[in-house]
Amino acid sequence: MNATPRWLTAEQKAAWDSFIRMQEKLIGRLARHVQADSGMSAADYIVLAKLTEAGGRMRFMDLAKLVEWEKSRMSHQVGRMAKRGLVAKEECPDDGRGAFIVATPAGHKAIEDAAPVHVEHVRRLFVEALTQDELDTLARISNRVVAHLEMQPD
Amino acid sequence: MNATPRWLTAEQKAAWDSFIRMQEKLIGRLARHVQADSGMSAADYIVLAKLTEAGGRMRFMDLAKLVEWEKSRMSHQVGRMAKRGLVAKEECPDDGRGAFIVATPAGHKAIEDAAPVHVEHVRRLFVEALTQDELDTLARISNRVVAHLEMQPD
DNA sequence: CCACTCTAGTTGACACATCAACTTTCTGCC
DNA sequence: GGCAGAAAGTTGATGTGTCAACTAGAGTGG
Repeated sequence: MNATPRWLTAEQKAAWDSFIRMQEKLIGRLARHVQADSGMSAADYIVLAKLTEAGGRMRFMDLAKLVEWEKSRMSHQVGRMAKRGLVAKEECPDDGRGAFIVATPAGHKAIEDAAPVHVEHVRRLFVEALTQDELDTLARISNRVVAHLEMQPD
Repeated sequence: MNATPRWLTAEQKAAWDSFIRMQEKLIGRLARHVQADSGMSAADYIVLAKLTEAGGRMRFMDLAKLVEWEKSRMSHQVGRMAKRGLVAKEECPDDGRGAFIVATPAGHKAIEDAAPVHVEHVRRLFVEALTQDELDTLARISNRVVAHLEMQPD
C-alpha cells in the first residue's frame, strides 16, 4: 500500500511506449500481410510452420509446447485448421487419450507457398530497418527480458 | 518470382525469433495481470487510460486516432465498455453524426485503481530487466522500426 | 485389482479483432 | 439549393484467445 505510487521516469516511459507502439504496428502489419497473401491467419502460419519443420506429424501436446501455447488454444486452432483441411487429427495407438496432428498435402503446400512471401515481409519491414548490430542488440535485450520473466514469480 | 527464396541469415532469424518470443511472453503476461488485478482487459485499460489522460471526454474518432485503432474496433470496444458502465456515449451538438465518449465515475475509479498496479508490473517485468542504456537503445530501435514502417508501401 | 491422481485433449461461454457493408450527416462545389 | 462524395459511427459475420469445467485414458501405490 503506497499512497504515492512510483511512476516510471520519463526515459523509462518513453522506452516502454516506443516498444509497445512498434510491436503493435509491426505485428499487426505482418498479420495482415499473411492473411492477404496466403489466406492464412498468423496463427495458422506459425502452427503449420512449426509442424512441418518438425516433420509434419506431431503429438498434440508436443506441438502446443513447441509454440508455447496452452492446450485449449491449440485445440481450438487445430479444430479450425482441420475444418479447413490444413491439418488432420489421427488417433494415437500407444495412448488412447492422445492425438497426432498431421499436416495434410494442402497444409504443406500452403506453408511452402506462404513462407517465402512472409520472410520477404519480415525482411522488408523489420530486418531492413536495422543494422546487424542493432539486430544483435535487440536479440540480446529480448533474451534478457525473457530470462527475467522466467525468473519472476507467476 | 524467385525460385530460390532468400531466407534470413542465422543472425537475422535469431533476432527475429527472440524478439517475437519476448514480445509474446511479455504482452501476454501483462494482459493477464491487468485482467486479474482489475477485471479489465488490456483493451479496456488502454482506452480508459488515454481517455482520462485527455480529460475524460473525447470525440469518438479522436480517441480512435489517439490509440491508433480503426473505428470499428473502437466502436465495438466502446460498446462493451458502455455496457459495463466504464464509459458513456453522448450526442455531439455540433455534429449530428458524432459522439462523445465520456469516462464515467466508475471508469475513472477503475483506471485510478488499475494504473499504479499496472505500472508496477511494467516496472517489475520489463524496466527492471534492463539498464537505462538498454531501455534507451530499445526505444531508439523501436522508433527506427516505426519510422521504417511508415515509409514502406502499405 | 482398485482407488487416486495425473495427463491429454475437448468443449462452451465469452471477450476481442477484422472486414465489409451500411446509415446518417456534413461539406464542397456548381 | 442541390447533389456528389467524404466523414462519423454502427452492425453483423467470422475467426481468434482465455478461462473454467469436463471426459477419458494412463500411471502408481497399496
